[in-house]
Amino acid sequence: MSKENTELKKAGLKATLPRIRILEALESSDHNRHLSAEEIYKQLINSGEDVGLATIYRVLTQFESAGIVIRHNFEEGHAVYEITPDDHHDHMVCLETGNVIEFHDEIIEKRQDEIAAEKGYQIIDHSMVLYVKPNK
Amino acid sequence: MSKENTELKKAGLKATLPRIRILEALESSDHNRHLSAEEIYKQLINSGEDVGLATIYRVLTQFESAGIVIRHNFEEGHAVYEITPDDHHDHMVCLETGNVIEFHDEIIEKRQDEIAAEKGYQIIDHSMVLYVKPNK
DNA sequence: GTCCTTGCAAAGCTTTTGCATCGCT
DNA sequence: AGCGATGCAAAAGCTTTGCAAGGAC
Repeated sequence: MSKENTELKKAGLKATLPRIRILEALESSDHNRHLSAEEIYKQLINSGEDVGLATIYRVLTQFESAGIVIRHNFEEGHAVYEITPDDHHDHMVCLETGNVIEFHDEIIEKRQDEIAAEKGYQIIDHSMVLYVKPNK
Repeated sequence: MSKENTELKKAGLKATLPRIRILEALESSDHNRHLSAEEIYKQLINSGEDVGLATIYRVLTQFESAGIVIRHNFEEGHAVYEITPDDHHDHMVCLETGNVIEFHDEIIEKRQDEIAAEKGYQIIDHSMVLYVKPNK
């Protein structure tokens, strides 16, 4: 039984072909880890799969509920998805090279919790992106 | 000459009625300073203004280019706009009520600079949004 | 066999655009 | 008067949904 198959079962989802293919597409894109529904769709069609765009959206929504993927709403006009990383991290984007540096900082994480608590809230999720340039 | 009128001229925009009304709507919403195009539209219609939704969108886009407003893409399915604040702050969005709470924290700001510096970068801009729920 | 899943098409929503008219300067 | 701005309606782009057919267990 494949790795994808197991992952789906674990999430309580039937291991159907479209789901396996979508999971594979997301896992194999090591370099550009953030894919849109449209990108996944085109990739599968080009691979000869017979799949509908609606299915991609439905499956991605299920994956998100199951915690398999994370959905990002960058300012691009469409959502992108990435396999949920094992370790939480935030992103630093270099405005000159486009490089994405991942980082994790406990001081900030802790402070965020404190700030939310001060206002009477608890954090469900957060997004933090630093836009940077190299030091000369 | 009104304050809004001056602000528009300074941005190189003709001081038309719709623009003035939109600016007023944004400035007068002290409490919930983050308005969507639709909210501004309804507000103006209810005030008896004869305005089109398309105009709201066009004007907001112009305002953003002129630096008069900042556009935020929170995870709500629509963009919200706020008058460009004099002082920097970040946002906390309540997932239950849609409320937006502003906050500013020096510890986090300082830490962000340090993290960027550690990697050999300097921060040009950043976005941080905490998605929260009320504590029971 | 049963129930979940899929593909297709149509609908929904937010946002943008074409165009004739209107209004600021 | 001139030219940008507006309102309306239609279109565009992303995403969701209804439904009948197909597939997993």
